[in-house]
Amino acid sequence: MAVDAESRATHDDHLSVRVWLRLLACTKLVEGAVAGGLRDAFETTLPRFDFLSQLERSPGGLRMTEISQRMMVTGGNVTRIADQLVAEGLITRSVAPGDRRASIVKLSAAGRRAFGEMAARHESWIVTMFAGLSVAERTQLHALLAKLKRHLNALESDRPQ
Amino acid sequence: MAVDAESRATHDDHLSVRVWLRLLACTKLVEGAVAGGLRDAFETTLPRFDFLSQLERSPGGLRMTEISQRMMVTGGNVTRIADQLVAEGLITRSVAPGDRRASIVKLSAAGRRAFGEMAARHESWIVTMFAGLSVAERTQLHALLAKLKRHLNALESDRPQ
DNA sequence: CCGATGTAGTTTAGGCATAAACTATCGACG
DNA sequence: CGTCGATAGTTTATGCCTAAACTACATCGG
Repeated sequence: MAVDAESRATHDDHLSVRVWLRLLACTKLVEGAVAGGLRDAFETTLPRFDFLSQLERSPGGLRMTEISQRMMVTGGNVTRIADQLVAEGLITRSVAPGDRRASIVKLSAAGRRAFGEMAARHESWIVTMFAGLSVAERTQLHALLAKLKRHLNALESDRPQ
Repeated sequence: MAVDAESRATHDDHLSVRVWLRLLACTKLVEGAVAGGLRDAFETTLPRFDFLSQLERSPGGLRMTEISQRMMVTGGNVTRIADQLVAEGLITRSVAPGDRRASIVKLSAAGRRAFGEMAARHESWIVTMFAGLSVAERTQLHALLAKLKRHLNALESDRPQ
């Protein structure tokens, strides 16, 4: 039986708040399961996996700032994670041509191999966890979240400063 | 223009993975905005707010373990947060009658007052952020997430051990 | 009554997150 | 050119998170 915050929402709470609590609960459940899987199967963490995943999508490599935006975290983080991944030999770091402030990180061969294994397992976990919804329902959820996200990004960019 | 991980998902990624990335992106956007608001308006944090929120729903007080389950965090956390809230005078801690291992935490009068102000602002932020969806859409999203959550909890409890 | 087992809570070690201060470099403008 | 504001990245201080070890207490079977 569920005992988390979302389950305890009372009837008079506003609809938006109830949706938010449910959204948060689902995200935490999935995130926790993925983090556990990565730890048990690969002794790695979600941020490290996410970092490699961004690089996989950009074969030419990425700047630190680009990675931090895509991971939705602040800059200090990617520095630390990049340090670890360089030490583990999964990525390489080089000075950006034409801008000595910037560095370009890229997957190494070992990194590409390691990420490939992780990504396959990761996808299978996600598929299992979302198998409770039909394809039509997943499509519907995808569309609703798209609309929500557009609105959130609009609020963000409208904000003074 | 959006540059986060979810926006970069490529066409051949599995539908479930795309839904998951979008779910995660939306949650992070809302969570970040709420955390920022609590910091700017009340100099507090989301976990502290969440802790008080659980107590508000349970006027008789709660055990530490109950709170950690409802907050979906491990026990070590609630010890630390409870310490802070006791120091700030927002909650009280007492030994549970009939079980000297357990403690019961309860909102103080000051805590109830402080939480009331925060909760009102919190709800207004959430309402603004979910105003991009119509009532029908929010209801639909609520239902889809309910189904997803049921499935996730079922997976969790089926797991060996 | 007593020892084995389980439960409530705390402590510790380590990772990720932020904000803010800092270094180095770039680029534009007088 | 040289200065000055912006940008790329790192460092630091602080807080939340987990897992695992630990203390104290409860409970149950013999």
